[in-house]
Amino acid sequence: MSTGARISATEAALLGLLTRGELSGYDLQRAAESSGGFFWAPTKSRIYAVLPQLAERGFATSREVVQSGRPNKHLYRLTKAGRAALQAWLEEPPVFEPERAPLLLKLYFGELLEPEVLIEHVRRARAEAIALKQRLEAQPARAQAADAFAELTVRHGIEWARAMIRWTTSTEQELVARLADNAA
Amino acid sequence: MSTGARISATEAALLGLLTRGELSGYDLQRAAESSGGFFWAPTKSRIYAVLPQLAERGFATSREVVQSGRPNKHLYRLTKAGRAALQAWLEEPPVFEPERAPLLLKLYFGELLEPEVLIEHVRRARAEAIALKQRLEAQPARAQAADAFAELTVRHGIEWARAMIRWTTSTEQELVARLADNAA
DNA sequence: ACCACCATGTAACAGGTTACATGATTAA
DNA sequence: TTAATCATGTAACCTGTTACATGGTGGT
Repeated sequence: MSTGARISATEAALLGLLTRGELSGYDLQRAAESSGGFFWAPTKSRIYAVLPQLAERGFATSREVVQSGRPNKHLYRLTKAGRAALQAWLEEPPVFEPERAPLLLKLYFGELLEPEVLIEHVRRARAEAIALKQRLEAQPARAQAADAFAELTVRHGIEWARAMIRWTTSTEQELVARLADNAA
Repeated sequence: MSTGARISATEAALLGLLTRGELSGYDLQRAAESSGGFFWAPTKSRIYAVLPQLAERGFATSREVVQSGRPNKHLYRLTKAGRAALQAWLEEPPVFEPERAPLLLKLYFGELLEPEVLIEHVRRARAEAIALKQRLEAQPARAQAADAFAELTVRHGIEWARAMIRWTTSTEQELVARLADNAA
């Protein structure tokens, strides 16, 4: 009867993936990378650190699978307590926070920087946003058929990329215009 | 002649603010909160932890101002080495990373959640995005006149909020439609 | 012959939050 | 008299990254 044990987002992500079956740390890392990788990607070492803690707290059970020629595998399975903790996390209203990107900080202190360097930063961001958008738009069928919710997160990525492209485009123009003005 | 001492984004933000003059930890916190607060906001305790480190590393000097009736003030001033470290940080190409919002994780595991709860999460995010957009749009004159670079970061916030509004709107519609389908 | 995949982890460090602790001044 | 402002910090904790360490299997 553990009433209210809070879990972190990373823990929730792992427990969430465990609803799909018994998985090892290795499996979990790959699952996180491939499926939701673009919006949540815990590192290997974090995963291996967190899993035993989840087991200790009763949110998952682990069993060791003996193997030959490679380290034994630890398979984790979600418990009822784990499922409840996950549920509680999912129901918590998520915190809303605007972005904190280093690029914004550099731009904010733009007067300390040579305009060309700043423009280069913005151009780079724009190029990466375009690449991201194309990558996300290039995988429609799989996500749509298999999992409608995953598709919604992909759309978020696309909208985000679109916003970045718009903003970087107009920002670049403004900076270039300013540069020309100063030269004149 | 410290050639290449790397600094973190928070350190860069503080050094950047120090280019405007001699400031105390208290001043810096308020400056961070008010001016760039929506895209970078270190906590008080972090600031007070970082400042002495900056002084130790030679990036700032500090002098104590004796006061009566309240703790003595420590005023920090940027050094040449600090200015150089800041410059190096500003010139580093910033890392590009798509957002990692807890909302996306909750949505990704949407099938584990009652649709109404999920819809409520999305609605809430939408409301907050609308509020943010209005807040940012409501301060045109000050930013534009005083600091064109600050204005560009504000525009980023507006574009971001706009993207969030679009995405939450369509997502909400989709979830509601799905809910209706299941009921039928 | 070489590389990717499977499979685990540890150690050191970096970055950041929350709560605690103190206390005078000044304006409403 | 109540709250905000000024002004500092410590302690405990949580989260996360990077680098190190090992080594067989299976495909090209």
